[in-house]
Parts: sequence; structure tokens; C-alpha cells
Amino acid sequence: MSRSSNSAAPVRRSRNRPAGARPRRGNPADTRARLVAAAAEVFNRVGYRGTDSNRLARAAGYAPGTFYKHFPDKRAIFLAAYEAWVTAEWATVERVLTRSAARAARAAALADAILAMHRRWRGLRASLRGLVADDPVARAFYRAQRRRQLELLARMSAPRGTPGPPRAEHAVLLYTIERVSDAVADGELRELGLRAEDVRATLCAIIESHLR
Amino acid sequence: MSRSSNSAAPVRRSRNRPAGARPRRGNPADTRARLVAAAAEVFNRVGYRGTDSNRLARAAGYAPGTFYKHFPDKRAIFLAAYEAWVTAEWATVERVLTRSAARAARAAALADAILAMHRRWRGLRASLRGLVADDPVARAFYRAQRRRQLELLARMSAPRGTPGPPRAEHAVLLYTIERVSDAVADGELRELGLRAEDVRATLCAIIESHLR
Amino acid sequence: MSRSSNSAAPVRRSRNRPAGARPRRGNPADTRARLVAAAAEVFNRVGYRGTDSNRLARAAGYAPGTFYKHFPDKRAIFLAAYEAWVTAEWATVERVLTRSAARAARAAALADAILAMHRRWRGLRASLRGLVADDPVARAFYRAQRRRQLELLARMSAPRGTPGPPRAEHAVLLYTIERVSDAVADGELRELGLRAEDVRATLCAIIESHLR
Amino acid sequence: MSRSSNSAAPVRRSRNRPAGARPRRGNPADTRARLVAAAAEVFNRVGYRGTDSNRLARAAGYAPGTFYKHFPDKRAIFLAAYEAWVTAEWATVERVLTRSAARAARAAALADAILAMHRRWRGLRASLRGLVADDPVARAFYRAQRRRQLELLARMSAPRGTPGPPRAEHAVLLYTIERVSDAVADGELRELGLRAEDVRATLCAIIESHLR
DNA sequence: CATGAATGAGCCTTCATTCAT
DNA sequence: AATGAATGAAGGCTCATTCAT
Repeated sequence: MSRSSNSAAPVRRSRNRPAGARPRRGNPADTRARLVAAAAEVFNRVGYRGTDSNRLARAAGYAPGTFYKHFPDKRAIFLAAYEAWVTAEWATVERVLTRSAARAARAAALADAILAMHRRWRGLRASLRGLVADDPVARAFYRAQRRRQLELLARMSAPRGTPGPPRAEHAVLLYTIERVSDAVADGELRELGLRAEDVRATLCAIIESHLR
Repeated sequence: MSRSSNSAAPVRRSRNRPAGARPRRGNPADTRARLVAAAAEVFNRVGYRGTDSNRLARAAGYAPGTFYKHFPDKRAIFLAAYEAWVTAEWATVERVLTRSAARAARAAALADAILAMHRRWRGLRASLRGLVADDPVARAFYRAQRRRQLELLARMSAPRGTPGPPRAEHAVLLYTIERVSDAVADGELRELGLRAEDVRATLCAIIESHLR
Repeated sequence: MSRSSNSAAPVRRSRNRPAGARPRRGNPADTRARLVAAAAEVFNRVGYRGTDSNRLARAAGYAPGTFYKHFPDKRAIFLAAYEAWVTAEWATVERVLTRSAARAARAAALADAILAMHRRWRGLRASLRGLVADDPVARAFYRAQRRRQLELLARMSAPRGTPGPPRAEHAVLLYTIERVSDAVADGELRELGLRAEDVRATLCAIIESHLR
Repeated sequence: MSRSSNSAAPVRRSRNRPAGARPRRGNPADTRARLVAAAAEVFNRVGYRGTDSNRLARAAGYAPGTFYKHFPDKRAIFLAAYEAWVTAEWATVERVLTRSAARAARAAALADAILAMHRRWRGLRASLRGLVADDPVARAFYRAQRRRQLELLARMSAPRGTPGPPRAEHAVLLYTIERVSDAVADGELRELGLRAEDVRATLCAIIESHLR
């Protein structure tokens, strides 16, 4: 598995513009993408509560007012960054799962890919949890992502492309993977006196038991 | 299992004082307990970000200054409320686990007890997740609770009272139970198109597989 | 009296161009007129503080920058709209006063004409009062209009076209008509428990006592 | 008539505290009164749009937060200042009207008293007009004051204490006095080439014609 | 022990205006 | 002549915390 592709920023700079070059006039899509990319990094570093919209704008090379031309508030840009993250993670998951390899190998690759994404973006994910806990809109957004994941899983685990309804065991699997990955990414294991390798193995085993 | 004992407020009003009676000068422990009890309810209702220390003091019948005589800051009272909650939950878990019943029955009782605690205090728990995500001190406190839980589990699953080191599979079990219980309490399942009964059954099965 | 002519927009669309047709490059006078006409309507609807120059430009079918090609600032376009309004009102007043009719009939016609103008443009007038209160330049502009009105009145009331100096009673008359018309237009009367007809009659009587 | 009493600030500093002495702990009523008194002066000097809530607080010797302990927003403190002004003006009007003097003398005294109040607080009154023009809440508040004035007038002009309904001619009288007084206070007359004495005389005549 | 008035740093947001295209 | 992305000063408001009583 290419670790670098998993760890890539969830948002890419659009076009081939030299980094640091800030066009006073760009097209709105570029500006928006730049804002989201910069915000993702800032959120990941200092957390959602650790910045404000003015700083996010400046981090992308813009003035405060520009921020509000593109997002109604701080939450909106956070959710945009999170959505990009989820999209990147799903892409990775699908790529890994469609490989032709032994079940155990695929489970391990999946665990590693997910853990890498959570490690690289652990600050972003921590902020997500905080925001989801506090904010109803963020909560709804987060759950919508989860729903899509569940549908994806139902489709993938169906024998012959006959999706079927979302399954409780899949939901529990997703919750487990998410929670454990966040714990690993946040370094909770070391504090608990556990070895990362053991937790990874446990996770792999659980994942493998759900693969076809 | 006594549902009412599970659902009880994690903090009791101390002494037999008629509710509403507010001694202007009581002993400090009483004042502190009253503040924590009131704060637990307020946090559970409006969330950690939904109040301020002035309101928490008033909710317990005190002035803002009194709050800071008993707690260094808002976080401290939250952690006190959370600690009381964890203590109450553990007590319930131990009570259920030490019953002599079939493994499946104990697993079901445990799941129900935990789900009840999470349902009753879902606002408090949501705030906990938010605070843990944002605040290093809260995070450390939270992990300390987790560590004690893990030790408890190691002791309980040991054949002859020979605890042994914390085990990765226990940690994963705890994470799973916690995450799934919070999801159930928050009503995520319905939104995902899942039946509560199915998720409960899945949870019971996982718990049962870890019981001796 | 033709009510429709009184109520007409104080600024006309120039030329016979189908509404909505927006030439990207027209002659400057047309663009300016279009901006003023649109601004008059917008100000009348949402007030001076209720818009910004960007919206005024868009309301006329232009981009923000175009606005500043034609007006130095937001105040300038407001004063242009107000000036057009005053011109339209004066034209109406002169038309009514030069009719050969009984004094009472002329007074009533004048009152109705003025009230109609104030009703149709009550939002514009409210904004005028607000701006005049806040802004020295707007205040000077407003007073200049008043001065011209006073001169007109002096000329009209002079026996043989010998104007004479402005007279205090004329000024008081103008103030009274203006204030009462605005009150009527703004619906203050109903709130005060007065009948519109009674106020109109009082106004007519006052006007009539000043006519020759 | 005592000019000084008419021109007095509409809000008094409560208690006999040396000017400039700022008690860190006062009773709320004092603090509020100090805020309103300071705000009235600031509004009168720089206008409603010329300050912000932070400056108003500082002008009274307080920090920004204190402002919001007493008023929900800037508008609220303005309306409080205006209400104090109206109360002061009414007191003056009643005092003058209940004197036993010739009708002409009373009319003159009334005109002078009102003109003095408008001159002393012309900035406050200009801001009032601006706010009333822009803000629905301020408008409603302003009209409520007017309604009370109208009732007062109905009561005073009734032969035998039989008030009767509000009368249109009274409303027109109030509008005229208000508008003309503001014009005089704002110096509009000089700009219009009128002599202050002439306008005052016209105003006196109108008032006198309405006195019993 | 308890009070509660007061604090003030800092966040979110607006909008009149500019200027490179 | 027209565009529209970008600007940034400034204003309204909150709330965790202090301290004189």
C-alpha cells in the first residue's frame, strides 16, 4: 500500500500554481479550494476551537471578508474540509478492498490505510468529534456521511450486487473501526499500556471476519 | 436489574435537606456536591458549551463567585460530574457482572445497564466527547478513567485473581461498547435505518464472547 | 388630478429599451439613470441602511465596480434619487397650484398630491430623514432643496411677481406639510387613534389659509 | 422660566458622588443611570452612528461587558436616554402650562422651553430621527411617546377634565412644534435666510391659538 | 463562606470601496 | 465601459474569571 497516497491532504491545491503565489484575482473555485485546504491544515494543527475565521482566511492568503464570500461561517468550512477527508478515505478503502489478495492481507491493508488517514488527520478528527458533540448541523452532516458508508458496505458485502438494507453488524463494525482508529491515532494506547501492534492485530482480526 | 438505579443521577444531593432549601452558609462539601449535581443536569440538558459558570452557580442556588471558591474553572466541575458518572456506571457494571447467571443473561443485563446510563446522560456524554476532543486536561482525565476500567476488566477476566497486563482485545471491547452505546443513546441508529433491537443483539453477542 | 402621475417613479428608464435588456456597454447617462432608478426602488423598499452598493449595482444589472464609475459613494446615489424625487414633487405642486379652481379645491388637490407622493415613496423619505440626521453632506443637500422650495413659495405668493425675502410662516408651513405627510404615509395616525380623514382635513385647512 | 432647569441633562447622576470617582462596586441602578447619562451626552455629541457600545461603556467609566449587563444592545440604551429626555420635556411643558399667566405669555414660555430643550439636545434628537427612520423598534417606541403626549394634550385642553379622544389638530400641532423646534435647533433657519425671531413668533402664534 | 458587579480579550461578521482584468 | 474578486477596518457581543464587600 502506498502510505503516501493515504496520507495525502484531503484537499488538493487546484491548478499548477507555485506554492505561496497568491493571485489577487483567481476564479472562485480556486479560492474556495485554497481556503478549504488551508483550513484543513489549521484545524488539524490547532483544532476547531483553536482558530477563527479571520485566521483561516489569512492562512490561505486572504483577508477576512473573502472567507465570508465563500462560507457562511466557520462550521461550513470545517464541514467542507471534513467532507473532503471522508471522500479521500472512501477512495482509499475502495481501492484496497477491490484488490485481489488474500482476506487477511486485504484486512491488514485496510486497517493500515485507515490508521494512516486517522494519524495524518488526527487533529481534524478530534475537532470533528467535538463539533459533532456540540453542534446539531455538524451532527446531521456527520451522520449523513456514515449513512453513505453503510450503504457502500452493504453493496460491497452483497454476494451478487444485491445490496439489501443496512445491517447492524456493519454499523457496529464501522463504529469499532472508527473509535479504535481514533484511539490509536491519538496515542491513547501507549497511555493505556498497550502495544500498538496488538491493537492493530485485534482490529485486523475484526475486519477480516467481515470480509468476503 | 434495577433500571432506576442505573438511571439515577450520578451525583446525589447530600444529606436529607428539602430540595430548594438553600443554606447561605453550609459546609463546603455540601456546597460542592450541590454545585456538581446541578451542573451535571445542566450539562446534560444544554451541553458544556451551552452554559457558563455564572449559570451553573445560579442553577445550584449560588452566586458566580461561589463557583470559583469550589472549582478552579468550568472544566473542573465538568470533570467532577463526569467522574461521578463513571463511578456510578462502574458500580452498575460490577453489580451486574458478579451476579450468578448464564453468560448470555449477564451480557444482556450489562448491555441494558450501560445503554440506560448512556441514554439518561446522553447530553453529558456528548459534552464529554466534545471536551475530550478540544482539551488536553480533559483528555488526560478521560484516559485515566479508561485505564482504570481496563484494569478492572483484566482483574475480572483473570482465572485466579492474577490480573496480568491490560489486553488489547479488552480495550477494543471497551471502545466498541462505548461508541455503540453513545450512538444508540443519540438516536443515530434510527437515522441509519437500523433497528435498535438488532444493534442491541450485536452488542450483546460481542459482550458475551468476552465473558467467562 | 392624475394620481398615477404623482405616484410615478421619480426616475424614468431612459429611452425605449425593453426592461431587463442590459447593454454591457451603453452610454454613461443611460447607465447612471438605470442605477438611480433601481436604487430609488431598493431604498424605498429596504431603506438606505438595508442595502449596500454591491446590491444596488446588481439591482440595476451591473457589477459593483460599475457603481463606483458613476457615483463616488453610496450617499451620492441616494441624493441623486432624492433629487429626482423632489423634482417630481415640485412639478406636481406647481401643476396643481397653477390650476384655476377655488382655493379650497386647490388646497385639497395639493394635499392629496403631496400625500400620494409621500405614500408611494415613504421608504425613500424615511431613509432621507435618517441620512439627513446622520450625515452633514446629506443635510446640506436636503436644506438646499428646502431653500429652493421656499423661494418658489415666495414667488408664488407674491402679488405681482415681486418675490421678496423668504418668510417664516412659509417655512413653518413647509415643515408642517412635510412632517404631517410623512406621518400619514408611515401610518402613524392609525397608531395614534386618529382618522386619516380628520388629519387630511386639518392639513387642507392649513394649506388653504396660505393660498391666495 | 428657568432656562437652566430646562436645559439640564435628562438623566442625573444618582447619589452625591464626586465626579470621576468610579466605584468598582455600585448598585445596579446607579451603574445603569451612569451609563444612560454618559450615553446621552455621547449620542448628543457624535450621534447614534458615531459611537459603539464599547465606547459608551468606557465613557461611563466601565468595561464593555458591563454595558451588556444592563442593556441588550446599543438601541436599548439610546431609547432609555430618549425616554429620559421626553420625561424631562413633559415635566417642563406641564410646569409651564399650569402657570397662571396670559395666554400669550404661556405660549411664549412654552415655545422657549421647548426650543431650549431641543437646542441643548439637538444631537440626541437628530439621532432619534435617524433611528426612528431606520429601526422598527425605535419607531414603535417613539410613537408610544407621541401617543402619551397626545393624551396629555387631550386632557389639558378638555373643559372639565373630560378627556375625549385624541384630536387631529393636536397631532398636527405636535408635529409642527417638533419639526420646527428641531429645525431651529439645527440651525436650518439661518441657512434659509430666516430670522430666528420671526420663526419663534410664528411658533408662538400657532401654540397660542391652541391654548385655552 | 458567600456575594455579584465588573472585567476585557477576543470572536464573528459586515460592507463600502478598490483595482487588475 | 464594465467586471467581480478581494479588501480590511471596525462594530457588536460573549463569557470565563476576579475581587472588594
